[in-house]
This record gives sequence, structure tokens and C-alpha cells, in this order.
Amino acid sequence: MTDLPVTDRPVSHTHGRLAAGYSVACEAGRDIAQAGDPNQLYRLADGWAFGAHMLEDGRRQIVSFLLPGDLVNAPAVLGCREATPLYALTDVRLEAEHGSGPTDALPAVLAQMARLGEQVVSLGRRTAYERIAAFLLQIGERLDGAVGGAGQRYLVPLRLEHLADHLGLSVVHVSRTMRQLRDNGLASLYRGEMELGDRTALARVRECGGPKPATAPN
Amino acid sequence: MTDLPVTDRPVSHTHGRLAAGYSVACEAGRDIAQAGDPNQLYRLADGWAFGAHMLEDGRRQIVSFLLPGDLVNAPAVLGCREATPLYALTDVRLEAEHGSGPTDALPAVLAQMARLGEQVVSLGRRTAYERIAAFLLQIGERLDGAVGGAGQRYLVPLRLEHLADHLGLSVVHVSRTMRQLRDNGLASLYRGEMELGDRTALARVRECGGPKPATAPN
DNA sequence: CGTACCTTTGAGACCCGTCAAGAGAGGTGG
DNA sequence: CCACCTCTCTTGACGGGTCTCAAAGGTACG
Repeated sequence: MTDLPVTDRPVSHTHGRLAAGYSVACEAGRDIAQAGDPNQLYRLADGWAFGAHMLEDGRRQIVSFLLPGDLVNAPAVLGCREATPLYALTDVRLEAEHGSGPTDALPAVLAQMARLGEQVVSLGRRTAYERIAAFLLQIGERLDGAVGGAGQRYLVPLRLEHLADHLGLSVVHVSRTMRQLRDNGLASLYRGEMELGDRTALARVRECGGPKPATAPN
Repeated sequence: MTDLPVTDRPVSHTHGRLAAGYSVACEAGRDIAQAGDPNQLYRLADGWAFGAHMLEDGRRQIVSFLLPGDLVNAPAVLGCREATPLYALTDVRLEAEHGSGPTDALPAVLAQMARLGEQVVSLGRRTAYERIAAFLLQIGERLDGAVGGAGQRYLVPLRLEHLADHLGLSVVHVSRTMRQLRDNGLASLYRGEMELGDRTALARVRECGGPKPATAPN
């Protein structure tokens, strides 16, 4: 959970500067491009990314995930500073947003801030079971928003390690807790594929707390 | 930690609408005023406030504190939505920021976002000892920023309960951990007065983790 | 079919939460 | 001025959620 696997390659700027139009960044090199022009907005046209903060002893906290369609701008979209680089989770393609000023980013910034607030609530006051339920539900909603209509199965290129580092848990405990969610028929995540069960039940777990003991209260 | 003591009175709007210029809000009633005009910015001229999110079973998470001089705008300054009301910690005075649009708030919004990111790191990956060190240091820095120069003693109208609900801990454990910080000569907080010791040492605790056992590693 | 990586499971330990009781500080009224 | 009350902080004992260490089971890939 502490070292970056080969698949977590920082977004590259070695493919050349981001030209107006688009740019591809698959692997290597952290996304200096947007740090280079903080006033320019980019859109994550394809792929997933995340911003992470490392403590000196190796602990890692994933502050936020960026999904396809999200606006990307280091200072604006992460709870970020120099210490929070942006990593590509999959191959990634960025497109510049033409003729946009700081103001145009405001809605995206506020949305991101709301998510950070929710994450603070999760990390501060929710159990592992509730955190994972809340997170998977959020991912589902964000993915739905990109297409419209609520789906049931999604492609989610996240490994347990990412959930752990995002939710302040250990990989082992994420595994155990995901098993409970699965046993309760609420959600599963296996090899890049997420499946959501009863949304209402998931939301209830998020807001009221869920029965930790497996298969619901006897 | 779960019910709001009498001193945590939601910011009032019963003293009349916020007129251009200023408005006073001491107690009672949550700050509807700013929700009423989301495009208007206000400045916390005097007093402390905080935004908190409640879970249905009573758990409370204080998302952010607002210090004198901070800009106040419900959607912009908190990781906030309908579920995150703003409470006055002390008597509070708000002043409208004249002739300001959404753009003028952007720097404050970004600063707030950076703080949320730091809080996520604390809640997700830092121990109680580290969290409290990081938090007290942050408060000191924000208070310094308002005057300039680093002080040593500050007036901080926070009780352990507020630290606990902000840092995702129990009041009891905050008490125990503050004792360790005090024993190590790093920081103390007693009846509205905060004292900070060696900032460098505090920052080291925040970044590298501190010796949990009292009085440093033997 | 062997290697590498991820996930799962078990056992034991630790950090932190809960319950409970006691100690100080302020405020109020007699 | 002191008894009494309330609120907050403190301290101890105990339990539980989560972490760490360790090893085994799957799955992909060469």
C-alpha cells in the first residue's frame, strides 16, 4: 500500500507540452503540464487518475480520484499543493478546455470540494463498512452522471490497495470488509468490475451505519 | 460530543438580513443569511465558527473551522451542502464583502480546499498524536497570518470536544493525547488558551510521526 | 508450468472507543 | 463567604475495530 506499483505511473509530460486540443499521457513523469499553466483547464477525456499525498515514512493518502470527464487542474481539483502529485491509474488522455478562465472551473471546484467534505465525514466518523459503502456508491453515481441513468455493473480500475489508501484502511481490512458487503449482497469489486446492489440499502448504510455482522442482523 | 452544547449556537439570521456593511449574529438560528444570497460574500469580522455534518445516529464531524478574517460563504467555504450547517463557536460578527463576485472568492476557496486536503491526510493516515500536532500547528499559522509573525500563545475558543469532532477522535482520547503533547513540551490547550512549543518539532511530528510514548524515545 | 501479483484468511497486538468515576473551575443563591 | 450545581477535563479499566505479520489460494502471463 505504500510503494507505487508499476500501474500507478505518474502522468507524463514527456510526450510534449499539452497543446490546445489534446494530449496523451500514458505513463511516467508526473503531470507537470498543468502545473506549468495553472490558468489553463484540462479535461480527463479518457482514463482514471488520482492525487495522492505521501508522508515521509511511506504512508500514502489518496486524496481524490479523477474519472473520465472530470476537469483537471492541480490546484483547483485536488486538495492539493506541491506535495500532492497526480498519478495515472490507467492510460490517460487529457484535453485542454479552450477559452476557459478560472471562473469556468468554479462549478467543478465546488463539486470537488463537496466530495472532499464527504470524504472528511467518512474518514472521521464512519466505520470501514460504512466508508466502503459510501465510496462505492459515490463512484457509481459519478459514473452514472457521465452517462445518465443508474447502472449496476461498472468498469472500475481500482484495486483494494487504492480503496485502502483512499479510505484510511489497510488492504487486509478492506478485503475483509468487502467480503461482508458481498455476503450482504450490497456491492462487490473484483478485477476491475464493480457491481452495486440495492442503492437504497447502501445509502442507508452510509447514513445510519450498517450491520457489521455478516448477513444482516439475525 | 454528539449533542450541541449551549455555546455552539447556530449563527443567527434573526437579527435581520445582512445589510451591506455588517451584521451581528451571536446565537440561535443557523446562518440562513448566506444561503439566501450565495453570490454574496461575507467576512467573519469577529469570532469563530465551524461547519459540521451530522450523521443520523448523532455522530458529528466538524468539517472546518472559520477564524476571524476568513471569508464566509456556505457553498464555497465548507465542504458543504444542505447537510453541513454553520455554527457560531463564539459571538460572531459578519461583514459583507462589497462588490465582489464569485471570482473574488477563488483564492479563499482554494485555500479552504488545501486545508480540506490536509485534513483528509490527517484523518486517513495520521495517528491521534500526529493529527493533534498538525491541527494545533495549522491553527497557529492561520492566527499568525492574520497578524504576521509567529506567536506562542493564542486565544483559541475550542474545547476538547471540538478537537475530537474535527479530528475523528473521542474526547477522552484527545485528552490523553494532549497530555502527551504537553508532557513533551510541544503544545497545550487549556481553557481557551493555546500555547505552542517548538514549531519545528511539531512539524516533524506531523510529517514523520512522533514518539507516542511520553517524554520522547527513551 | 513457473513466476509475479493480487486477494483472502488466520492469529495476535495495538490504537482508540466506551463506560464510569473523580477532580477543578465558575456560577448562583442563601 | 460558602454550599451546591454544572460543565469540562482527567484518569482507569475494559472491549472492540483495525493493523501487522504471515502464509496460502487465484489468476494472468510468459
